[in-house]
Amino acid sequence: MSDQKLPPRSKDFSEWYNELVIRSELADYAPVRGCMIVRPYGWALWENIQQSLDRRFKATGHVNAAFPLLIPRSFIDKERSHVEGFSPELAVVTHGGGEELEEPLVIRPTSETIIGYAYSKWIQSYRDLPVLINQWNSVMRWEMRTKLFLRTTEFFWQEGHTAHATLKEADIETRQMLDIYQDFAVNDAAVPVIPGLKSEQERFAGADQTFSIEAMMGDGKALQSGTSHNLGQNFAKAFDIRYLDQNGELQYCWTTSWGLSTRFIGAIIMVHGDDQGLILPPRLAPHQAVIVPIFKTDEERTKVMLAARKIRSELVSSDFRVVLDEREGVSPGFKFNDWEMRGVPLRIEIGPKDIAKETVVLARRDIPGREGKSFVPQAGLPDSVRQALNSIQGALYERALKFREDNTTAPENYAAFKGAVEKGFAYSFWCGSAQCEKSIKEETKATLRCIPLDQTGDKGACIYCGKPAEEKAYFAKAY
RNA sequence: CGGGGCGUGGCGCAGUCUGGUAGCGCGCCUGCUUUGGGAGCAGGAAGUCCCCGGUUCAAAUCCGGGCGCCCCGACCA
Repeated sequence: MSDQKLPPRSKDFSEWYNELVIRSELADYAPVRGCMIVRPYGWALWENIQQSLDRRFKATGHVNAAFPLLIPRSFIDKERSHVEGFSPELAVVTHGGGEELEEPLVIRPTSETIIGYAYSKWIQSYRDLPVLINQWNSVMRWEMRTKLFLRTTEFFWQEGHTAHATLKEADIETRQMLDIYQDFAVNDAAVPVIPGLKSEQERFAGADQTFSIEAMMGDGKALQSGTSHNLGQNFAKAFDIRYLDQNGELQYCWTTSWGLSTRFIGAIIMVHGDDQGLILPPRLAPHQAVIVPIFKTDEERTKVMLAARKIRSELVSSDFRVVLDEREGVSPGFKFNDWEMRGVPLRIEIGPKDIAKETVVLARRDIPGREGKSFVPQAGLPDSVRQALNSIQGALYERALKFREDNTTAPENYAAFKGAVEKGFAYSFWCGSAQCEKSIKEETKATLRCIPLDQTGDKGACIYCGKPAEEKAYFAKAY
C-alpha cells in the first residue's frame, strides 16, 4: 500500500496496468523471468472465474480430470502444424535424478498430445463416445515479451478436450463451448465480446477451425479472451484415436479443445478499471461489499462496531461476499481509497450519524464521489445490497458495450481504416485472402481478430484490395 | 534478438559528471493526539550501493567484463 496515486489510465495505459496489478495485490513478479505469483486476492478472483465456468461445463456434461505436466518430446512432433506452432516456445526437461534423460520431456504448452495418447487407449467403440473431459491446470510457453496476466510464461487455465463420432458433433461442441465463454464473459464478467471465427493465419496450431471471443480493452485494443478449436481428425490421426462404428467399421474420432486462461483477469482489469484502480464485476469480485466503520470516541466505536458486525452477519447469511474493515490506525478516508483501488463494487459506510438514523451509506464503485452515494435504512439491507450489486453489474456491462460501440467503425476506405484501427476496431469487408490480411498487418499493425458469426449476408468490396467480398471481419491492434 | 531506459534500506528516487562520513520521500515499529474522502507530531529499526575483476591511500562514483529488470519493435492464449 502506498498513499501515492496511480499513474492516470488515460496518460499511460500500460504503466497504469502494471502498477495496478501490483498495488491491488492481484499478483507479483516471480524470480523467473515471465512468471508470476498470483497473490491471494488475485487467486480469489480466479477461483470465482473457475466456479463460474466449471458450473457451466458440468451442466453440459463435462467432467474434470488431471493429466501430467511432463510430456515426451516425441509427442509434440506427431502433429505437423502443432510442432511448427509450439516448438519455439517449449521448455524442455533434459535431466532427472541427476542423469541425462533418454528422451527429453517438455513441460506441457497445452495437452492435446498427451490427451490424444490417453484417448486412443480409452476409446474403442462408438459406445465410448463422446468423451467430454476438462482439466484445470497451468501450462508453460516460453514467451519473448511478458506482462502480468496477459502473457506470462506459465499461465493458469482450463483446457477442455473432447472426442466425438462425427464432424457434426464436434462442430456443435466447439460452438457450444464458445457460447459458454460468451455467456460467462457477458453475464458474470460484464465484458462484452464478439464471438467469431479466426482466420487461417491466426488459427491454433493443429486445428481445422479456431473460434474466439474478442473483447475491446479500455485503450481500444483487442484481447482474445477465450478460444474453442475444432481439431478435425488431425490429432485423432496423429495419435490413432479410433472407434468401431455401428457398421463394424473403424473410424477416426473428431476432437475439439477449448480454453480460457488467467489472461481473462487482464481483460477484467482493462475493460472496467479507471484512474482510481480496479472495478470488479459483482458476480466475480472476491469481496462484493466492504463495510467501513467510522467513529471518534470509544463509546461511538462500541456502538458502530456492534452494528457493523450485525450487518456483516446479515449479509453473509444472505450469501454475499462481504468484508468488514476493522483495521486500526488508518482513517476511513484511507480505507475508501484503498478498497476503491482494489475494485470492491460496493462500500457500506456506517458511523455515529447512521447509528442515530438507523441507516448506512452505500457507495458505488462505478460512480465516483457524491453521486454514487445513497443513504439506505439498515432494515432490509440485504435487499438494498442485492439491488445495488445487480445495478452495478448491469451498468458495467452497458458502459463497456457503449465504449466498444463508440470505438468501432466501419471505414469507407483503406485510409479511413488506418485511422480506425488507431482508435479501436474496424469492421470491414474482407475478401478472404491471406495476402490482404498480411499486408494490412504490415502496414497498420492491426490483425484480423475474427470473422463474427452473425454475418448479415451483405456483399461488398475488400477493404484492402477492393475485390468482391462476402464476409465482414473485425480488425484491431491486439494484445 | 534489435532500439531506449534503469539497477542505491520494503517501494520510489537523489548522490555518479568533478573519488573522501550513504541521503530524501513513502512505507514499517513505538508513543500521544486523530478518524464521515489518502491524518499530525515525536522517537526508532532497517542498506553486501546488481555481481566479478581492475585503478587508487581511498570507489555507489573511474575502467573492463558479466547478470537482471522495465519500455518500444519482430513471435504468441
